[in-house]
Amino acid sequence: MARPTINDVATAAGVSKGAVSFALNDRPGLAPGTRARILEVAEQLGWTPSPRARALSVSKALAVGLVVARPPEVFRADAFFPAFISGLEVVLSERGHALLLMVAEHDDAATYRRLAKEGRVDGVLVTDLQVDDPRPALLAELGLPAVVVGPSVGQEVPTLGVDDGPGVRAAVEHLVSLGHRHIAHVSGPQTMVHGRSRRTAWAEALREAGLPEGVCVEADFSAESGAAATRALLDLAEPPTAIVYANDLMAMAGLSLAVARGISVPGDLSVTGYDDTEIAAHLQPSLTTVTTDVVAWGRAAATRLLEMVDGREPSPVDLPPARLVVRASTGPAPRRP
Amino acid sequence: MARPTINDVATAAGVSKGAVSFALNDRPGLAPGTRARILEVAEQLGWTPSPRARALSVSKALAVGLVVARPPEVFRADAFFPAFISGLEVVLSERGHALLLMVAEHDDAATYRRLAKEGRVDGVLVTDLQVDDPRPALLAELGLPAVVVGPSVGQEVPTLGVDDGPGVRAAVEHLVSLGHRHIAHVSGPQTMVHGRSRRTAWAEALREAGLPEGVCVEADFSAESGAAATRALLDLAEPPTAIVYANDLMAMAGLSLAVARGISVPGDLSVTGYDDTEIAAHLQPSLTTVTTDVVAWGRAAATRLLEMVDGREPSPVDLPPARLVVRASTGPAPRRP
DNA sequence: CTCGGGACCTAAACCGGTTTAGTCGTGAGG
DNA sequence: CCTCACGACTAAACCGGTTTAGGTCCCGAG
Repeated sequence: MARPTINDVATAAGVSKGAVSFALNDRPGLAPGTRARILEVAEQLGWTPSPRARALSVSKALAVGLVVARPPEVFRADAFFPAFISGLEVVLSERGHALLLMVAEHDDAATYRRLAKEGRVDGVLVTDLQVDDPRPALLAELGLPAVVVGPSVGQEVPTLGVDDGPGVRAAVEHLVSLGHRHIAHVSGPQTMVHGRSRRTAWAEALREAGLPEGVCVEADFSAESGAAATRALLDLAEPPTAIVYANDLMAMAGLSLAVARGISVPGDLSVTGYDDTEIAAHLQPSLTTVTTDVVAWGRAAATRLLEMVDGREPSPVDLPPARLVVRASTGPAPRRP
Repeated sequence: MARPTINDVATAAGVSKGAVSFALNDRPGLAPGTRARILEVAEQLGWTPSPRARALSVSKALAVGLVVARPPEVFRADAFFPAFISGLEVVLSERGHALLLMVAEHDDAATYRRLAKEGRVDGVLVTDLQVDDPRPALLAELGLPAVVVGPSVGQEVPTLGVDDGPGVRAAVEHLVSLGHRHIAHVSGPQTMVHGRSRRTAWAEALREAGLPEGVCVEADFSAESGAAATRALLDLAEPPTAIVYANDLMAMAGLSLAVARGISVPGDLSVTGYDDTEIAAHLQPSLTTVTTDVVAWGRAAATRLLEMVDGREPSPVDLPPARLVVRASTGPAPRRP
């Protein structure tokens, strides 16, 4: 038997389909008895409105989009998306919205344009914001509600997310308290907001601790680049005694490289990561890193986006801050000869 | 200015909207000149048909669903999905289909039911097939086209994917050629098809090599469980000289555990993984593992699903087989005292 | 000259909802 | 007693496409 339509319900309940629609969306103008009867019939027939038809008539897509603007290799390695998506889904599905996922390799402007033009989504989530990213302006121009996900530092664009500064700062302070004075940083691309904010936090924390400016090598969040950056740091005339990495993947690659060179971690070198990947706790030595509740973050982002789509007041979000998890990859600074 | 509709195009071209529809879907019955004129006007107005309206009238969703049936923690750690999704997207987007992602924690039957009932998707991709998985039957009952993604071993249900057997077998053969005779396996859950197929391949390869039955410890693909399984193996009276892990995550955890115990890898113990995670190549020692072209896999799955949705003949798929990547975590078997 | 039959195109129904305009009956107010 | 307002509901338009059932017009054959 085919899915029942609103007409079937109307006929069965002996009313017009308008009445059924009224009952469903509980709008005023129906006698309580009638409303109850309609709902009962609907229940009994197992009818739920077709999102397709509804989407057409209310001119909404009942879906939001997430454009992954990373090249597949990077997307692949990242611990962020799966957890984030889990969080999104919780909120979206209970509100009857679907999550559309798109992967845009390069020229993602076209993807956003198409999304808006085809009307497949009511709003989008923007991740991996670049410095001077053209997308917020583009989306504003397209009139597509958007929530920019990420740290909120130094952006004109309002963003939603967990600031990574405190986590990175905590890592530096932790190292300082262990006696480290040469704390280097392997950063993400400085073209990306979260690459820049982590670097800034590291630099500031050093300054606050009264230490001289540290060495920073820019990498791109990949294992490969993390290893290369570490190599550069270890080859310095005066190598650092601690390295703060902008993510776990680079930290793990760096840690392995150091070990391969016969450098003891944390005996000779301390390292910290960012993300708290599942494997981080099981490495040898286990990785000191920064953890955030990404699932909660996803929930908050979805909630906010739906509010924007419905034109409601944005409710304040309260996300637990990033937190340093101290493990075995950090230890007292070695005595310098 | 609002999006132009088919009516605007029809008026501008001086024809009926039916004609515009004919031109768009190039159906016969239009004079070549008229067709060209209509398309030109459409082009000029920047009109593309609304997927919403089209979905309603052709009774199709123009979208396919991917239900991630893993608990978030597992989803999070997996290297498979991002690459797979990238592959799907390539095919789907060029065919005008969207990818709907849903996360189902436990009773995913409800999710599939809802998906089918609401008509939000024309078909679904089923991953992480369990042994005696109820989903294929459920989907058949719901009449929802589905492509089951995974190794095709011993299943009545037709599946699409790269067999993991050859990769695992290659790993065992590689170890055998290095002189290993005690090759253990840390498997995935035996309730899952790919947990079982990898284990079977391992066992068969041992038999083919004329070796006695090996020890297998069942784990669940998580780092935690991989470490625990490794601990159990190392505590045996006669520990193995090599361990074949069912995925990289467990292999990495196991490798780290061994190193922490002062066991040399690959001196005393060789280990292999499966997945070729990005970090695998950068560990110390780097991990010998099995790699598959997951992106191609995604493309093939999407292609097949769209064929099913359109009721066309399934075209044969030809995926590159899984391939062993030999790195530094495997070496000659140690001489037994 | 008439009739049959394509070729080409239009009008209208349809998909399944939402929403607006309007109808009907009833009770209160004048 | 008549009107008016209001509550409860229905009919119909509408969202933007696709598709089917005609309706012209022109041509060639009988």
